[in-house]
Amino acid sequence: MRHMLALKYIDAVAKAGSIRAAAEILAITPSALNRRILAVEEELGIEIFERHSLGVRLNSAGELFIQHIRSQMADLERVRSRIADLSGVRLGHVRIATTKEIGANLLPKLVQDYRTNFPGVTFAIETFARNEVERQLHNLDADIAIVFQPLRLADVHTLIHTQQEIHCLMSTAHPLAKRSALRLVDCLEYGAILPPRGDGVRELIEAAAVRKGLNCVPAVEADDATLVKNIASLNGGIAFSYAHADDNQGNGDLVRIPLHQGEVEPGFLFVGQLHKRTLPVAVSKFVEEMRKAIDQ
Amino acid sequence: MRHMLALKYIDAVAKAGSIRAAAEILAITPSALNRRILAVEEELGIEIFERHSLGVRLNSAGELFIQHIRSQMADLERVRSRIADLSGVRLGHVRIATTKEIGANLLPKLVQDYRTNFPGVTFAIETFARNEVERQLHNLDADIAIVFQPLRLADVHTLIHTQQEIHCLMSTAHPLAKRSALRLVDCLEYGAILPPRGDGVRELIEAAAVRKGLNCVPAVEADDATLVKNIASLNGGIAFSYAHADDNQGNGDLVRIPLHQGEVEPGFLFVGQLHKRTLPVAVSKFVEEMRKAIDQ
DNA sequence: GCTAAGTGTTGCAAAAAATGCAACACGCTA
DNA sequence: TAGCGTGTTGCATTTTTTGCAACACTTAGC
Repeated sequence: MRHMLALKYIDAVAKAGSIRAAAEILAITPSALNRRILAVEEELGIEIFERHSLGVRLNSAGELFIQHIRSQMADLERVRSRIADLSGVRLGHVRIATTKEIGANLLPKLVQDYRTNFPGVTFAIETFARNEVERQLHNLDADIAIVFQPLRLADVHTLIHTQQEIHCLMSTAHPLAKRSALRLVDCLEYGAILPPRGDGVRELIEAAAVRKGLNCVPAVEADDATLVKNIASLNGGIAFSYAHADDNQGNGDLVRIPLHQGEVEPGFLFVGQLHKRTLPVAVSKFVEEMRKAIDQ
Repeated sequence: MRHMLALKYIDAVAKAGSIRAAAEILAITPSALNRRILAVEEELGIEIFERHSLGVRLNSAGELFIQHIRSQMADLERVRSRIADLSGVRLGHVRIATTKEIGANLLPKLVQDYRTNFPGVTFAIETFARNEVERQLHNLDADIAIVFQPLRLADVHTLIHTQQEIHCLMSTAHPLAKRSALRLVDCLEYGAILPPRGDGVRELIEAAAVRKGLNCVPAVEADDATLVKNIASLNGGIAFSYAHADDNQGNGDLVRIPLHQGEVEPGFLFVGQLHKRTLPVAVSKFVEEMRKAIDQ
């Protein structure tokens, strides 16, 4: 490491106890080595070696300075080792910009699974209104964006584009709980628990209801995922969520049933990055794992 | 600090978020600055900055490296501050080679007094046989040597050369305790507490006894200073010590009385250093303080 | 006391590294 | 599309580092 050459030289002289002996080891001339030491002593404004006929010896200032040198060398090795880890997958930081619904329903499980395998990787997940998400990429404040509508900005490159079916979530005691697939008309009849207008799931359900001529009035309108699940498990109605949403909340009172094919159009999940940017290893790996999980 | 220039450059770029802006601040060309960054990145084997049209930004590796840089810069400032303290008296280390008797009897009080004023100064006191003490100077393992015989080696320079009278130490209840000065014959009659043969004080007492035709047989022969004092305070006899020996042991049962002028020849204390060696500031100051204490 | 061998240090020339100048490449905005 | 801001590169110049040869000092042996 050229930038630490002077420090490396001083360490070698301290160890050898002689400028000439150290110069042999370092394969440079004693003259050059002596000058480097004199230069650092001049920078520090004090001598760090006592000169004797049989060699040199660190003085008190030199003892302090050598500690600093060795500490810096050790710290640099540690940093280099951690930097090498970044080139692998063991260490890293993943910054995600997404919408509230995805943040609440889809990401927790994915992130948890990933961190089980790579505990050295940290995540920052920030939620925004849909039209703000891509701007985070542009501003370099996020590594990837995850949304339900197609990515629009010209400098955003799509990494993942996949369907997301809508599933029903209800109490095991619900009359429809034993069916293998449901119809939207039945769900609305027994009372639907829907997220607020503007939510992707709400839009898909409403579009299907219009298409089928059904009156889509929610029995309960709730945003918070935990609240939604608690209401459903108390047999308060049928909630809707994405096929890959997190349902590992230790909630054994809930059952998940798909709608019949074609009942509700699926949503599309998009994952994107800033065009031409090379993603850190950990981010790339996370995207890869996300794709696998979603493809199952 | 030239030897940390590359690190200083990287810190400036990270702060400015732009190579050109940082070059302005550093008063060098963007070209030179860019090359220094590229050089360090090559040394590390990984990029530490992401390049964008609006400037640069640290990547994960860069975040790790900048922490290292800032930590080392802070540490260097700390070390420089401590080095500056060495040029004053506040900080330092004093290495003393001496004999056992001086180590036990003379130095504790001197060192304690000095450290009361300069608590940042540390001491290493090592005791040797008389003929080994000066070799420690020669080997650079001690800053000063303190002995009772003249310094002999050609490369040892005498710093202090002073007489050390012998005083008597006894219980306040001793029959001779009220006298202002004592005679050796009386001391021997009441029982003398002497150190082992070979000790400087023992030799001076025995020489005087021979000169006066007195039979010098110790009532008690003891080496340990604390033991000697305890025996004396229990009225077990009269002990002898140097005028400047440490008697601040909270021992109010003891009184110190000088011998009559000429009763016992005084000892001579010598303090020396290696010829032509510049002593660290703290060592010089300690010698100065020692001289003052002894001259009183 | 002198010589040889070992040490650190210095004058000066040569080599290497750092820097500046000018231009290029790229992205963004009006 | 042109202009502006950014980072980067070829090449010349400057600065720093290094090597060569000699000097200065100390120590040990004769």
